Amino acid sequence: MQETPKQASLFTAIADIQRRKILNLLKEGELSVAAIKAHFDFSGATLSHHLNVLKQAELVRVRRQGQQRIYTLNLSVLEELLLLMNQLLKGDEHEKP
Amino acid sequence: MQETPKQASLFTAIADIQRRKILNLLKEGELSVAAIKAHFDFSGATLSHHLNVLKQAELVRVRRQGQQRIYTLNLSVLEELLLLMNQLLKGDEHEKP
DNA sequence: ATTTTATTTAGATTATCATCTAATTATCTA
DNA sequence: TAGATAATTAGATGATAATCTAAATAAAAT
Repeated sequence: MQETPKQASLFTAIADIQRRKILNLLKEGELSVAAIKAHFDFSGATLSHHLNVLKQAELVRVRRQGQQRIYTLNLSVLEELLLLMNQLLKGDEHEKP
Repeated sequence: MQETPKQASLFTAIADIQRRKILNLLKEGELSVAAIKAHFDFSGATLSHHLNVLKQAELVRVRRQGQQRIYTLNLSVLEELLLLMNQLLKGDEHEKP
C-alpha cells in the first residue's frame, strides 16, 4: 500500500490552481500553448513550466503540429479521477440523491 | 463552475505526502496525536501544523479526551473521495472489470 | 499546589515552488 | 537564407510552505 512517485507527482500536479484551470480548459478539447495562454496572465515561460509538471504526471500529452504544440488531456484513469473529484467536491450545494 | 476556497484548501491539504500518510493512518480508526506521532520522524509542532491544515480543510475532526486530542477522519464526501482516488490511482496494476 | 504529560502556538529558518526576463531551439514564410 | 512566430530552457527572484526550537496552555497525577 505504498505510494509510488508517479502517484505523488499527481498530487503535486493538481495542487496548483493554475494547473487545475489548465486541466479544466483541456476538458473542452485539445489546445495549443498559445490558446491556453490566452486564458492566463502569467508569462509563457511560466505556462511552459506548468505544462511540464502536468506532463511529468502524465495528466496531459503533447504532439507537434508545425511550430505549435498541441496539448490534450490524458483521458485515462487519472482524468476520470479528476472529473469525479470535481463532481464530488461540488456536492456541497445540491446533492443529487 | 468556479472553484471555492474550501475546495482549494482540499487540494492544498492533500498535496503534502505527510498529510496523506496521516489520512491513511486515520482510515484505520481514530488516533490521538501521540499515536499519530509514533509513525513519523518530525516534531510534534510540525505534526500539529499538518493536523491543523487537515482540520482547516475539514478532512479531519478533533475531540478532547482528557489531556489528549483524538483525531478522526471526516467521513463525508471528502473522505470517500480520497478512498476513490486511492483506489483509482492504484488501478495501474489490476483493473477490476 | 506542583509537577508531569499532551498538545498547540510563536517565531525563525530552510526548502520548495511559482514566476519573471533573457536566451535558445525549432519551424514556417518571404 | 533571413526574419518572424511558437514554445521551451536557463537562471534569478520572491512567495509560500515545511520544519525546527522554545514557550505557552491545559488537563492529570502526585
